[in-house]
Amino acid sequence: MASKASETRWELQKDRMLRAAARCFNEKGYSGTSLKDVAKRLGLTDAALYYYVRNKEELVYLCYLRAGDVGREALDRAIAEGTDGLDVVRRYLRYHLEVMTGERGPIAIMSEIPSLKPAHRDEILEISRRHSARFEDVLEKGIADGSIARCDVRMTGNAIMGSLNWVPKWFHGGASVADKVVAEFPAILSAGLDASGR
Amino acid sequence: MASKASETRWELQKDRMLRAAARCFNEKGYSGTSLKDVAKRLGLTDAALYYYVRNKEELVYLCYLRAGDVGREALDRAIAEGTDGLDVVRRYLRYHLEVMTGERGPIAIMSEIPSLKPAHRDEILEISRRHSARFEDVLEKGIADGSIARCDVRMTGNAIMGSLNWVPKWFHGGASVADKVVAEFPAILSAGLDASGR
DNA sequence: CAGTAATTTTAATTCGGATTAAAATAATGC
DNA sequence: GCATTATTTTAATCCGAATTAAAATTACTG
Repeated sequence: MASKASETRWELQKDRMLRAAARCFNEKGYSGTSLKDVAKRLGLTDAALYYYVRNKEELVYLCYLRAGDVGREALDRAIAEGTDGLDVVRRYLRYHLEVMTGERGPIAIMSEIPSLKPAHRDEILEISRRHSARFEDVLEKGIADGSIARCDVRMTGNAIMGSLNWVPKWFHGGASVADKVVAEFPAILSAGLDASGR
Repeated sequence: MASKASETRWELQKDRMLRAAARCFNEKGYSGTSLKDVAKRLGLTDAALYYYVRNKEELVYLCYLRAGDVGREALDRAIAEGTDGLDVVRRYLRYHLEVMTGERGPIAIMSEIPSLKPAHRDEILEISRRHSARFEDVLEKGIADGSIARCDVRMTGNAIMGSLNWVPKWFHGGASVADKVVAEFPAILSAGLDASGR
């Protein structure tokens, strides 16, 4: 491997690029964003992106990989810190939303998984499935420990994840809105789960 | 206007086309579906689609218009039939999901609004905003009539709509799954709203 | 059945954005 | 400052999917 110093600059630029790409894809749609659009946002020329990525497909793939990482990390942290199932759910939502609406954002909406090349598509789908499975697991545990009311965990998971996945569709920056999202969403999405008061 | 008979055949075919397009867009992604893909599903040739639509942009536009109609009709019916705010919400969710997962489906996910031409984009956005506003109105009314617990209606609306909008992303047919979605989702998404038991 | 309109196909053409290659510039180590 | 490597640009090229035009087929109508 090359020296860490040389990797650093490259990795930093690449990361900027992925964030720029995610923002473009979310705001202008996939087909509506050309590599030139992404490059322009970085003060670069479209051809320069090829120094960081093989092609546009790989750019999308990396955006989705990044989105996957963010979700997994949020869930990891929530599971590590949460006291019971319901608490884990609420923490997960908060942590994930903090990243989505914060500095490290935006996170790409996974609208174009099918147009990834097979190997990439399968990998992203696998990551996505694993994440859902882990979340459903948290729901199960919550039901077992009595913090979460009995429910269909598969459908409940779908409902909550859908809501979360859609956030980048309407949230386009603004610190005050971000605060509101982080403050309100976890409660809204977990209100139906609470086993107390039933 | 032309005779209703001649319109009928054309309209029927066009409607088939829109449903085929919606399915393609949802399953293969926007950039992943060519007009040939849509045509193939209809047993036609790509060029034949131009008899029904000016270009691909218009095809997308019409899919979104259709999605808007379906949502509006579901909400209309729910408002007409519901007894109080919470009841309207539940009915709306059920009616909308019935169509999304039923015969008239699938409904296109609005992932590519930004790549519509300005006039179309503005129209779809307006429809979308109006729908959200009407839904938030229902929430307000529900809070006023005591059926819905006090909440941030904007964020609650975003949360519920997001969840709903995401359904076509993971639901790809199957009558038994459709039944389950229709049976479970309204309760899941409205569980947090219920003012009783607080 | 003849004639006309509706619908679809065949066979090009077009076009914009992705991609590539080579050259230019900027950064780094010595 | 010099040589080497890293990064970006300029200037083509490429390619596939959208689109078009004309011809062929199919469906109606009287």
